[in-house]
Amino acid sequence: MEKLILYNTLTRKKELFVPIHKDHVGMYVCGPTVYGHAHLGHARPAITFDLLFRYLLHIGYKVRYVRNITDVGHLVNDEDEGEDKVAKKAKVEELEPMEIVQIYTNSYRKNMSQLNVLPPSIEPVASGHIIEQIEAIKKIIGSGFAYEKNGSVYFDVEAYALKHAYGILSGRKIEDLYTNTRDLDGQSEKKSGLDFALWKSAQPEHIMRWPSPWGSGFPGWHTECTAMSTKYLGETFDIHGGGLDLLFPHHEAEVAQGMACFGHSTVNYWIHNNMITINGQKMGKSLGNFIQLDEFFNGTHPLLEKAYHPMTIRFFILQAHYRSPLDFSNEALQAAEKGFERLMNAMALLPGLKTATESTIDVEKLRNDCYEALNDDLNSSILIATLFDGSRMINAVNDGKATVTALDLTKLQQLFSDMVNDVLGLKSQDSSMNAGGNELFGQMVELLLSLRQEAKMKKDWATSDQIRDRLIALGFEIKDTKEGADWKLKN
RNA sequence: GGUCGGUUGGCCGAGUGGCUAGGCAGCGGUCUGCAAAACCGUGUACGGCGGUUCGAAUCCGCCAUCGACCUCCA
Repeated sequence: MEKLILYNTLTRKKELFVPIHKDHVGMYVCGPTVYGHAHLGHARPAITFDLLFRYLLHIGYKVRYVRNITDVGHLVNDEDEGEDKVAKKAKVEELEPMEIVQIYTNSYRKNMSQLNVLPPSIEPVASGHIIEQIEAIKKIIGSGFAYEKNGSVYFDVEAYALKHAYGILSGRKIEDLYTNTRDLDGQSEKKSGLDFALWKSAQPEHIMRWPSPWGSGFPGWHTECTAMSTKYLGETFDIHGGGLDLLFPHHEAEVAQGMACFGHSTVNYWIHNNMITINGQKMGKSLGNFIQLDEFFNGTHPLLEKAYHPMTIRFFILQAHYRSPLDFSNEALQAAEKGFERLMNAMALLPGLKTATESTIDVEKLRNDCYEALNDDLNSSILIATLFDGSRMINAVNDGKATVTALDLTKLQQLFSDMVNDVLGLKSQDSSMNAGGNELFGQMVELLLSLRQEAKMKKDWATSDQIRDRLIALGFEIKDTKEGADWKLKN
């Protein structure tokens, strides 16, 4: 088994990954709150942990990957008087909250599939685990770290901090938290501004409500992840992932809740992806500067110069290391698009390469470099650079400037298939036929191109150029190769 | 204000105490009837000022600058 090193936010160090159970990995990642379409920011954690999931599978682990859907309990901010995000959206769109949840869950899954993100092993929803959350809250109350007030239950951070370290994950000191939150605290029912809700009493008009020992209400946002992760992965599991923006308070609360429920920590490796920025600022719903994934795919957002294929988005994200911020721009995206094409072009040459009795290229070193990059905290950036080195080798063999043995070629093909398709999850962009999926349409274009070929044979350049230029004017891309002309629709 | 993290060539983006990251663009070339596409070649950059060192962009200090987080029923 490969020696995988991962950066653990908890220790702020790169650590050798050792799972609790040999050959098995349990991984939990915070999924979306489904009250709107997924945007570019959502793609980053999804792709980051998809890469981790894929690599763990590739090196032989059996992985149980749990990614939740938050459909209740995530409150909007102060300005909206703490409405539930889903409930608020439901009001705006005049739909049942569960219709909102369904619409955006479907949309999210569609986008993830377009990005070639593998579905997780289990995708639990918060509203489907109310009983588990109530049980968890009871345990926390039993351990003395929560209190009930007017039908709501709050986590008692002060009481907890007397026995455990509150803030170990996010690196916050509790004294600092006090000075920073005190003035926000009015005549709240909370004992302290640091306390967070485990269960909220519901107002009569609130639709999403469930009975509980403390009255009718709904769970707090942080509770679902503790309840669902430990339900499916056990009281202690290997990996918990999510965006860096969730580090505090969400994940810190999870650490405390887990400790309060079980008396020990529940997560061994905390892994966080960095944010995608737009003009240097975090892209997010709360800032209103986000671009939806669908808008990227069809090019409709005013900030976009053109439509971008899902694989371009995926490649763009994978070209940066997951712990670095990544800045969006049309220029960067188009560079990614070109680079990705270059990689795919080289890969397409592999099956047709001629073999020789000797290799002048070092496939073994290339292979080692790939694994070294992945093992070093999933350095997809280095991996991709290494694959570009491989592309140059492939092109050199294709041009007759280098040679490869049959055995090495098999290894090289395997390596590219493993790294590009399986681990990075990249696949060739659908070509020509995708323009409506109409076979007849494709045949008509082929017909025109064969007429052009005939004209070329007769050196009738006027006709052949006219066919080419008019097709280009209609939005086609025509590429002449040794085997004939290729075409596709420009996007 | 507090905590943490950035600042790399025209753009994106890795990495490192001394050895070419990579991609895109640009430039030059190969191929081609022309073009496009493709392929090949090409750039010695690391915010500023000090310090440590034989040697720093990489370590330390200060400064500048940018960003993330600092929670809900307020």
